[in-house]
Amino acid sequence: MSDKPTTIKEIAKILKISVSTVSRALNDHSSIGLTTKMRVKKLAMELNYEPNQKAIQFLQGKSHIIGVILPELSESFFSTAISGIEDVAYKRNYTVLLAQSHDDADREKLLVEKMKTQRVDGLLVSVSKTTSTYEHFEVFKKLNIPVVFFDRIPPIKDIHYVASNLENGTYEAVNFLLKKGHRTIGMINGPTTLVASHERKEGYIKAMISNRLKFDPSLIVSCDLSEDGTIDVMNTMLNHRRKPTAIVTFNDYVALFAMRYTRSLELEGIDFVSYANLPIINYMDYTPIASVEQFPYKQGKKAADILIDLINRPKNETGTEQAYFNVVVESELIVPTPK
Amino acid sequence: MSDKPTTIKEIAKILKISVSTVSRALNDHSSIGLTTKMRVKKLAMELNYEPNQKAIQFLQGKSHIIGVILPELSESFFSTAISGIEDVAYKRNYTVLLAQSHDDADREKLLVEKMKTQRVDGLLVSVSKTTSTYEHFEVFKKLNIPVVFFDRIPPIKDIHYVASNLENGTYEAVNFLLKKGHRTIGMINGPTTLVASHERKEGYIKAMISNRLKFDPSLIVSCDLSEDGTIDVMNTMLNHRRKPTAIVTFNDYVALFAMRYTRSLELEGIDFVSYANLPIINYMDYTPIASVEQFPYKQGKKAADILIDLINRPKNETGTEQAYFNVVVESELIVPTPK
DNA sequence: TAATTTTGCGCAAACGTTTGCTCAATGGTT
DNA sequence: AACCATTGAGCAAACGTTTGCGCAAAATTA
Repeated sequence: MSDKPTTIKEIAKILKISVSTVSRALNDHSSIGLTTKMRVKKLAMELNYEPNQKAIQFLQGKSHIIGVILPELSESFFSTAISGIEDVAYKRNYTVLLAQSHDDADREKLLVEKMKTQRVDGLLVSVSKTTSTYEHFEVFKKLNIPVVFFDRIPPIKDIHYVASNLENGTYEAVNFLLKKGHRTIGMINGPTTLVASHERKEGYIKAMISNRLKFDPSLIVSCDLSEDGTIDVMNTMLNHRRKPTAIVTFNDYVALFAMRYTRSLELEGIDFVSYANLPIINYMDYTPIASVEQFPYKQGKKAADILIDLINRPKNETGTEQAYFNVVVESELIVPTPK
Repeated sequence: MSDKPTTIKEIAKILKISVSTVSRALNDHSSIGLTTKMRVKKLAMELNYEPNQKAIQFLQGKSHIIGVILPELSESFFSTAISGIEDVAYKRNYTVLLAQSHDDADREKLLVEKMKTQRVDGLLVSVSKTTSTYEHFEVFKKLNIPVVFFDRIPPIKDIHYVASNLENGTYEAVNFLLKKGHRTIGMINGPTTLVASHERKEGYIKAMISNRLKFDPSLIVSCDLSEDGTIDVMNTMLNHRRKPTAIVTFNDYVALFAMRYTRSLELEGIDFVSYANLPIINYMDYTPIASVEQFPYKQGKKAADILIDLINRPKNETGTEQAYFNVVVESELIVPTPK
């Protein structure tokens, strides 16, 4: 039927009124009479009129699109986070342009370029593991396009970000194990370069101290998070003069490796606590007895909200100091209630 | 520094030439002299000129954005598929507007609306489980925006789609079990309403027949795919007069439930074959001995390629019959090589 | 040298919508 | 009767870019 979509012009012509009147009528402008409004709206309906967004975007310089760059959707943290982002975007009438860096810094850089040429209204980024320079984000500042980082945030100043703090959750985790009677608690931590490793360690220490226990640094070992690496550090743990009766692992994968290994040695009775990464964990035979939750959905939501706020904030008066949003989502220990 | 982005006009003014010359120079049009081209490009560089995509999109009526609506990113099938989609889009200079229906038909309908108002150049859809009407996709036909369905395709005529055929893979799976010496092979199938269930059954039957074995329909049971449902049908299986020595399950979750149940009964020696859904399966203690792979990445890739081809096909001459792409990606049995 | 082709560039329209300004007609107030 | 405020609607510019057409100057041919 209709080859080309209806335009405002056609409506104007049919009704023998001007385009501006039609435009105002459709937008419920106060200076248009009720009868005219009705006539316009009725015809618009009949002709299946849809405003040409491309024209509007062009005119107003807004796309109502936010770009999202993250490492890997197959990591459940991110696929959950994107749901939070998407839901907020949806509610606030934005749409989500998605791209994965696959933890490749070069690809990330290209994606940032693409987002720029698409002229997204704002950008949400969780940086790739291999990213070490951050100049490619500078352009956005010049273009006055806000960028909000989440979860994996770059170690630089003057950025907006939302991230989780694992100290709290880890504190609760260790505390929980202590309350359960454990006195020798091991921790399989990640590479010391990661902020996340540091936070875990701090939480651990804090818990020990607040329980008036001595902190034994040799009970915290770092690990490359591979299966072989996990087995190595498990051996270290198990041969420790104080063999741990409970272990906090860096993530669910490590927990799985470690638990499998202890079972293969027919060791029983070591309690594991991990960090929530894998949804599948609920379906498994052997699982950690508790998990530190990082609330990816909430993080995504928060980050998107901040970004859209930034997009819509009143034009920053020149001279005024820019304020940066730095939001920390606290982690929390979740102990499954046995059914 | 630069408050507003540089435009082609400014370049023209500075160089005292017309905007059309600048435009053509930047696009390497043949009718512009080399020296002029160089001058323009040099200045464009210096001024950090970026073409205003919104203007171009508006002018050409193309957004170079494809919409993708799928049920759940946290299902690994989809998060893998989107990678395929994204990679193709990336290569062919499109970007991906993403939205999840969360298997809610109403939400899906709204998302389709949104994609329409955003005027995507094309739409890729895997329909939600609860979707039962399909009129909301009709609008796109009128707007001449191509729609390609993938994996979960609606049971209607005259659509483009990419889907996998599980018959082949199932045939191979059953054949594999027969070659291993099994003679009584059970199948935990899904609801009979699903096309996928039908394909599995056909593959099963085909394998039996081609091995000159009698097909016993009572060895195929359908299941609601929940854990309780799985246990129910497992009981049926195990009490069958011919107790199966191998079982083909509808998906990895069902396989996990079933395997856990047999272990709880301290039954040994039943071989399981499943369909590849869960990446985590590789990390587990007890896994199916083989898997039917559905190649989500490939499916996503193919679907995106078809969509973009459709977007760029020459205008369909009126009167010419429309051709529909119906692509089937064959499934395949993967037997892990033990290390 | 005159006629013709090629080369290089400018003019202006077009895309669909919004919006500041203008202006006529109406109604109400002195 | 003269004046002012209000209401309702139109004119035209603007957003940045592409592109068909036209036209002059330069290069080629006869």
